Amino acid sequence: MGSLNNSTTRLATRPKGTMTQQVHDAAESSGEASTRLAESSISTDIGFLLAKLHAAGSVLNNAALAEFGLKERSYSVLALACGNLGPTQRELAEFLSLDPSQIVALIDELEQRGLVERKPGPSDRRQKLVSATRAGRTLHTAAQKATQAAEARQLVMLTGEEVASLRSILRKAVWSANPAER
Amino acid sequence: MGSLNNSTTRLATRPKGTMTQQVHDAAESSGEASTRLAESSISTDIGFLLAKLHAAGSVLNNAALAEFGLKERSYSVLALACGNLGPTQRELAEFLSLDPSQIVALIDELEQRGLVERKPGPSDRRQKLVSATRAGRTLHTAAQKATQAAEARQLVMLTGEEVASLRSILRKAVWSANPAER
DNA sequence: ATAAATCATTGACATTTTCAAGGATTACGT
DNA sequence: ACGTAATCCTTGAAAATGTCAATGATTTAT
Repeated sequence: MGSLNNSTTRLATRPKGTMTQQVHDAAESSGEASTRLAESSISTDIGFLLAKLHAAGSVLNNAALAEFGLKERSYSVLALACGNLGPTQRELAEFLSLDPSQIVALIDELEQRGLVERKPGPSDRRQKLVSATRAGRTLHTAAQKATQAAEARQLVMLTGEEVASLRSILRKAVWSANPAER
Repeated sequence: MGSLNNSTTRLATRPKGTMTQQVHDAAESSGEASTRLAESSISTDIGFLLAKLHAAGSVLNNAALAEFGLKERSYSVLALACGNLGPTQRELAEFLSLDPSQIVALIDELEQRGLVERKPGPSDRRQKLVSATRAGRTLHTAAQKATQAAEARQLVMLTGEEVASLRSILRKAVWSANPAER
């Protein structure tokens, strides 16, 4: 199973190399110095592997999104606002597994930047539908390219088939996830 | 790409609807109410899928570990201390992508519970090697069973082949090392 | 021998998570 | 229709985590 978090992680603590070296360090999958410990039993735990790959990916994604003034969270919200599904804030919270109050903060920021807007729900005035403005859509497509490039860079060592397989298995696992809480 | 965290996350919080509604909720699982948003572009991002599966797994793992007084973090450290590789605290920090100071806290706790012990490095007295006590090993094997069961439960909808494939691809992506089973 | 680097540790600080409560609105039971 | 309960968004405060810089002890490099 997994542990690591630090999405916006380290990757800078020590003496440091050049810019490109930093990126490479982050990309080389956190083996950093202790590939030694890879023999441990947890190294085969899917949860652990998920955590590690996720953490490494977050670093790359956040780096790629920085130039747009976005982070993973705000990017995700923006992306969801760009689909034309008119998500409510609660739906965003559920979908992203975030507390509703966190969504408020994220949208406040995006809205102030003129990237998304809140509209009262047509059938229920308590809820607010979040949709992207034109500026938001423009930024999103640019940011999307950046994250897709980051993803590709992170997975260079995998074959196209492996990537496709990974995506498909993950989708299957995610969308039928968790059994019944009880 | 991904966003979500909230390892110890939500997942049952709200008051709930009618009986029939509950059943439906439970059946449509992870998507809680917003499987709707699954059509968004980010739903195919590997980073996003990793984040979501990881988050869901963390909830299950932490729940499974609670009865042993462990969380993902402490379990990971304990597991690494159980392998006989005598990891130093710095190695643990690098391997788990955690700040060294966080490792200190984790080990302090495990040591106070008599599950691990610190020994000065044989060749370098600055470092401390962390190894599990017999009590630690006993607890670890019990906890390991629990997490493996949780993992299995999370992935029931995958075939054995898919799980094997997932594990192997993840390992390759993480260490670009060879799958090698187990 | 001195200086620079590394390790574990501490403590301060910032960010994130997690909760509980509130106003507005809608759904429900009777 | 009326009142109660539930839901949605929002706020703010408390708890947990993440980030960093500084320190003493030790080792490495010059």
